[in-house]
Amino acid sequence: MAVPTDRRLTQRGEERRRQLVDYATARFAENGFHPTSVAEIVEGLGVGKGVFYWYFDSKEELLRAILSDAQHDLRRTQRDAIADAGSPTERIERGIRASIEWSIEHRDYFRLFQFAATDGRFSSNLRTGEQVAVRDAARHLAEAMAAGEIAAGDPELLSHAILGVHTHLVHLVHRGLLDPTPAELDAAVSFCLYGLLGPRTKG
Amino acid sequence: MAVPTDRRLTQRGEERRRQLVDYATARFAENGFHPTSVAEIVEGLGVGKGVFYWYFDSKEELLRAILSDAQHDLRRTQRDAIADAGSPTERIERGIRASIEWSIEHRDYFRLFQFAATDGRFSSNLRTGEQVAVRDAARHLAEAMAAGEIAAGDPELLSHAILGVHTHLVHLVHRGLLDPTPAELDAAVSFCLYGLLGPRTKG
DNA sequence: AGGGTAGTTGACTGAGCGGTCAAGGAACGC
DNA sequence: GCGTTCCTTGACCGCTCAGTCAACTACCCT
Repeated sequence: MAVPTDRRLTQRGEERRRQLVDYATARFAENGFHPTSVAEIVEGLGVGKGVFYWYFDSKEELLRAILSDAQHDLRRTQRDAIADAGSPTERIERGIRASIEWSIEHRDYFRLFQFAATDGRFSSNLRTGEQVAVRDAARHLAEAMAAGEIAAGDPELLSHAILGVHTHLVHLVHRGLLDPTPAELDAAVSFCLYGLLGPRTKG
Repeated sequence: MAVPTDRRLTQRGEERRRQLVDYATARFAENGFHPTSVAEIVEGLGVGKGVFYWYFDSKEELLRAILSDAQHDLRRTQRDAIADAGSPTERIERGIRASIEWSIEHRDYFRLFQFAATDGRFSSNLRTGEQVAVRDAARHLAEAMAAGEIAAGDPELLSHAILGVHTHLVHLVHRGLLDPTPAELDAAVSFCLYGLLGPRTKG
């Protein structure tokens, strides 16, 4: 009945699970979570329905697994991006760029994040990850403030503001309303950085 | 079968329709569009199922009507807010503030916008309204640029960036992670304005 | 009063849903 | 070859869903 969390999968099993996750990710992102049925997923892969329930307890659990995978992937990408940055400000800028690029590349994940944020059944799964990322960014902002690189302010609030810009612009790119050219990305990053910079006596 | 678009409603009819719209808005926002059934709506109001289909062709059409109402309300609020502003920059600032305040006040509408943006069946309904609002804001930005009040840049891109900040911060307020105090709003508006201001030789 | 229209009822339909399960096949260690 | 575990099948279950409709009531106009 319940799928044990520690089930040992053979290679065949791993591959099948991957297929399910990948195909479901694409369908959920394209057609929406609720409108996509389990029947549609297994039929799309040409397998029996029991296969689905061999690997997952429910459709909900599958989405949670997808979201978790995506969050870990994003986080790893961010960590790698800021690893060899010198100053706090540089870490912030690289973090912003890496997040935007990842979100553009992983369109399906991004859409699922957007959906999950609107559904009480899944939004809690996002919060932890978002909180970690925001706290992280806020730490860099606080350092930059201490170093006098940017204006003083609430680091978490500003992190969220940046996240808002990032999210919305990626949305535009996915909708085809914005070409993700270096110039456009620079403009977005610049908006954020000058927003952080705040009032200055000299620039 | 189909509800005529020009059906004459008596006062009683208008009130019933209002009840349906209001109750459905609350349920859709709270529980999600797909998980909320027509049965749940009519039972919540203590009426028969036929009532629903007397006023609306489908659950989808009802959501579309709600979204349309909400967009018109927001737009009216924005227009009123910037009516008596002197400079382009002041119009921008008042527009931002009015949008944030409206979104905080109309939590249900805001959540439905968020959901609709993730669902291909409804996102087209939002686009027109968003485009109008963005074009409008972009016009003020262009004027401000021409007047030398802010740095040159792509007005539409910057409008979207502001919209992104607005959206994300309102989200935070609704999640209880941010108190919408004047100071917090000022910080958000300031982030946007300095982002717009961009590089300056003097401030 | 009476006739028309606006509004209402709730049982009903047919389809589709998420999820189950007994049975059977494939891979692997022995 | 044989037993065990891993995996797969697809008919099936109970239920809920969006949407229908014939019969009915409330209201308004004359």
